[in-house]
Amino acid sequence: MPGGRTGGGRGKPTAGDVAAAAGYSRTAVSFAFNSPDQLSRATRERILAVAEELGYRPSPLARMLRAGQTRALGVLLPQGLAAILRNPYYTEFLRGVGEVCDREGYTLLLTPPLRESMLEAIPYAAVDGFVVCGLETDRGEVAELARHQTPVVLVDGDPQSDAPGVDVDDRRGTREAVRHLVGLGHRRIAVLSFDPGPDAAVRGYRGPLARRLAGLADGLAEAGRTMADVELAEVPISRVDGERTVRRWMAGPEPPTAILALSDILAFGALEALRDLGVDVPGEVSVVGFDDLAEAARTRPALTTVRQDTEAKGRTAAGALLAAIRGEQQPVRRLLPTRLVVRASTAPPPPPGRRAEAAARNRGDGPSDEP
Amino acid sequence: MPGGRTGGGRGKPTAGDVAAAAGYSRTAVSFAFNSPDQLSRATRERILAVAEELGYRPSPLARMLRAGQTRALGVLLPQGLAAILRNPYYTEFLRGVGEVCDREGYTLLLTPPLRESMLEAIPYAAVDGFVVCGLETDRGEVAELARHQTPVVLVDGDPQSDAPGVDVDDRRGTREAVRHLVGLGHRRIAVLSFDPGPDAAVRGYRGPLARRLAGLADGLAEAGRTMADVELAEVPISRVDGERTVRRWMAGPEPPTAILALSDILAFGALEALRDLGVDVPGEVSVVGFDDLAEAARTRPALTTVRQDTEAKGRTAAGALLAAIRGEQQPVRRLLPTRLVVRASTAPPPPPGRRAEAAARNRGDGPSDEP
DNA sequence: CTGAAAGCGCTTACAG
DNA sequence: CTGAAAGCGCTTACAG
Repeated sequence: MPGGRTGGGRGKPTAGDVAAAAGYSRTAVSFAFNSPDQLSRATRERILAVAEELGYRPSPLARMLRAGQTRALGVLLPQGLAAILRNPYYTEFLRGVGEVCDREGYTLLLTPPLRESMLEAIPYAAVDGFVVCGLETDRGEVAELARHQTPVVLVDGDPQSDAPGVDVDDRRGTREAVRHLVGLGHRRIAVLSFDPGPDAAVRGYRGPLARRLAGLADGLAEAGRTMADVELAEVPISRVDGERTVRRWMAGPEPPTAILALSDILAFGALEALRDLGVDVPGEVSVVGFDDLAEAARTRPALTTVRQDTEAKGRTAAGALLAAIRGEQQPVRRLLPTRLVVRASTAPPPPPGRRAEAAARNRGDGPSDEP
Repeated sequence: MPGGRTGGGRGKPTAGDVAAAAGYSRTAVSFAFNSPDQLSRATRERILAVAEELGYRPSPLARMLRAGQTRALGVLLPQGLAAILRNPYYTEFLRGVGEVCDREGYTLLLTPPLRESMLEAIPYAAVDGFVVCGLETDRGEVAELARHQTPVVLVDGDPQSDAPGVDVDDRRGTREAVRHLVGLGHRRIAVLSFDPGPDAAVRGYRGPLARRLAGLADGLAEAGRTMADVELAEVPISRVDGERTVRRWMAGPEPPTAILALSDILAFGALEALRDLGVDVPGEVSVVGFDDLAEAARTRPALTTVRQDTEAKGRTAAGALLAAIRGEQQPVRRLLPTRLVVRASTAPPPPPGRRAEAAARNRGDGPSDEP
């Protein structure tokens, strides 16, 4: 490192350096910054001038250690930062958290997993508490988390956990979506589901996915059907994966008349595939999403989807965390509502004749977006 | 606060508490966590067990203070968190920063202004350095920033600053956009510009806006025209503001045949207004944006726009910051390229006859999106 | 109005 | 393999 870090010269100046240079004690330096009225004006100004000249700033770290608080809220994320910031769901969620931070004067620390583990990242985060997103692993982890004395609020977690948390009624929302489709007369429904966590095989589905799948089963049961009656694909949550899967379905022998996507992003991909294929939505195929991201109202046709107020979820979680930090203990589990928003992407299935015709036409490949 | 914080019992346990409970020194406790091979297996396991039982975790703050680093990158933002996270430009930018954080194992601290001031927020952020976004105020602030010993990289700043920074060639990009429009034959061009900072009146335009405006002037000059020949509106960067302004223009006596938006978000609003009004794009009116946000490729018609690689900007800024933190001093100013991406929203203006016709028709009001 | 001292919680040479 | 001691940089009673 160039310039070394010898005794009095290089390196960040400390309160001691300023005190020495100005001819006062470190106490005085501290007062100049924190309790101006403890000092004579002349003294304070002299100190501040010297501090300015030396480029001195009280170390935030030392201050925080002393104060016992950071005025930062942490968000423990289930994926890398780049992936999170590519996902509009998280952008909306973080916006809700951000509103609370803005109002309360907190900063926001985004903490991705360390060595694949969300929990390992904790010791590297200087925050007053964590909003923990989508921790879908063993309950043991949650319990461990709760025991460490840092306040936490769980979001999109496991329903059976006892830690304070915020979730939405995924199950009810999905059930309503299925009802809507069944009510319109659809019988060939395909479900665009998303990848469960890595250990789903061992532990079964968890969190929101488990609840959405339960809602799907509920809705089918009401119509006297089962999961065996629907085609279901599990793909990563991305536009292209939604698109690709729908293309495959539409090229198959018996394409669906309705597509239920368990995430709007997947639904956007579906819409794109159908448009490229020249399939009329909702005339030939209906599409339903989940989340009601901002874009859902702007697609053509506008997307019918299950609305959850993601921003409110973030706001609620951050609010609960702040309450916990302040010791206004209220370790509640909140369940925010969902509701089906019917827009323009759903309609009754086409009559059988027209359907066969369309299927034949759809053997070809649509053009891709860019030249 | 419930439960008080008496001597040995309540409150977060420290290494001392664990040492006492386990019957070892604090050194041993520290070794158990940081240098496992310094301890006999039995000792280490005993200590870890006690720590687990007490819910002890080494304090991140104390560790950071000791280590002299936080392994966190700060982003100093010009607006509140909620506003930032509503702006896709920042989402893309932060994604670039996030990629570097992911790769290097850093966390990301989002720091909004404190009491209206970006600089005031600095002492409350425990980070190893800052990416400073859109600091458009007095150069004095930048100089002050640079003097404090924290590494910084300026983004979207003032061109004349001497601090290390990353910017894009806004001027050239805008010039090309104007050229494109003029080349197509447009003479009635309206410019959707955005709000300058609060003190623009005193200090003149700064940063990217100044450069884009300069590029606009360049382009017009090439065609033998001046700023006086274009209609220009300054509005906040939001869809609705873009929409509203374009509606007003289209209802006027001589609506433009081309709209140049200095930000894609404004262009999206413009496109919405025109669709609602039943105005054909690009048949009747051409639209050009700036930024090339992801959505620009997905609008109908797809947006012609000046591309800047915002994600790369974030990546470059974070990379430069990291280099500065590591003392690989390279206080360079980088200028990333821009380039016009011609898509489907631009075409020659309609012949005069058709234009008058359209203008008459556009007196009415289009329907709004939601019922 | 100002200074010496303790302590926030940790880590790491250093000596045993 | 383990302990006593110093120090990261700050703030705040406490005494003058």
